Amino acid sequence: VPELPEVEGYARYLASHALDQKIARVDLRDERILTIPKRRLERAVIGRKFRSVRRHGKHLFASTDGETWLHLHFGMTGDLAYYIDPAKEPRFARVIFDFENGAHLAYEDMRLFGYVDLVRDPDESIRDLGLGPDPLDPAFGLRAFRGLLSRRRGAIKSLLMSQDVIAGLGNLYVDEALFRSSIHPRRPVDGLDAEEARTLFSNIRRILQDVIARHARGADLSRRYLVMNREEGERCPACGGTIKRTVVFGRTTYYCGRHQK
DNA sequence: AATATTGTTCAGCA
DNA sequence: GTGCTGAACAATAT
Repeated sequence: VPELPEVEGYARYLASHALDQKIARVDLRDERILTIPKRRLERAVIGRKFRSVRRHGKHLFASTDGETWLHLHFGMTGDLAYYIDPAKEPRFARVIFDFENGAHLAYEDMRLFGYVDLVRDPDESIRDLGLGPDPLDPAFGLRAFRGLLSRRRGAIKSLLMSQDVIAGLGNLYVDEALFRSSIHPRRPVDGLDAEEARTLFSNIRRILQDVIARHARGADLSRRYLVMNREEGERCPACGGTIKRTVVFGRTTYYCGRHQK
């Protein structure tokens, strides 16, 4: 599931493969993926080139040499593929940008929960979407994180999942951060002490950066990650306790019944 | 054939 | 009104 680290991977992938090549045509395979009319997408990209890439949370923006940015959200099953040989086309390609040089950039999304959009300006779009700060933004520090936690009362997992509070964490990495921080997903936010808030903040960053780095190397995640042990009854890779399963904020949640308090 | 998944929207409660 | 939780919904492979 594309959360912040995966979308960061897509952003780097697009930046290293698909920039500065003239787009000859747009091959739209399923209109349902568009938030805008087909004609507008074509007008915005045909004859132009992608120039730069930005990411905020789970959202990706690619500038064109025109007035607009391509805006991608990946839902649950979204991905990008750059290829020359048409046989490499992903099975669930929804939009394919055909470059003049014969290469292709496909946006694929089996379950269609993502979307392909156009915006005038990423910052304006981030505001319109109501997104909170990106946890890897260098300007986002412990102070700002503590500010997000203050005057809140719900379950910590619900808060971290809310994109309008902090943008980019999803079900898996929220569970991971709480696991690493020994915090139970249902703990009320106002019950966390200063030390726990600090630990949680640094673990969120550490986990996201580690996953990004491992993805970049094509490496697997550590077996010590909860993500690798998401099954009820499994042994906790940290303390040997038992992994429990429950539902928080409408999402399947795994945690260690022994060390997450 | 039930299940899993995300983000959005709505209903309900304190 | 605000903040929060839970349910329903979209789509589709397994």
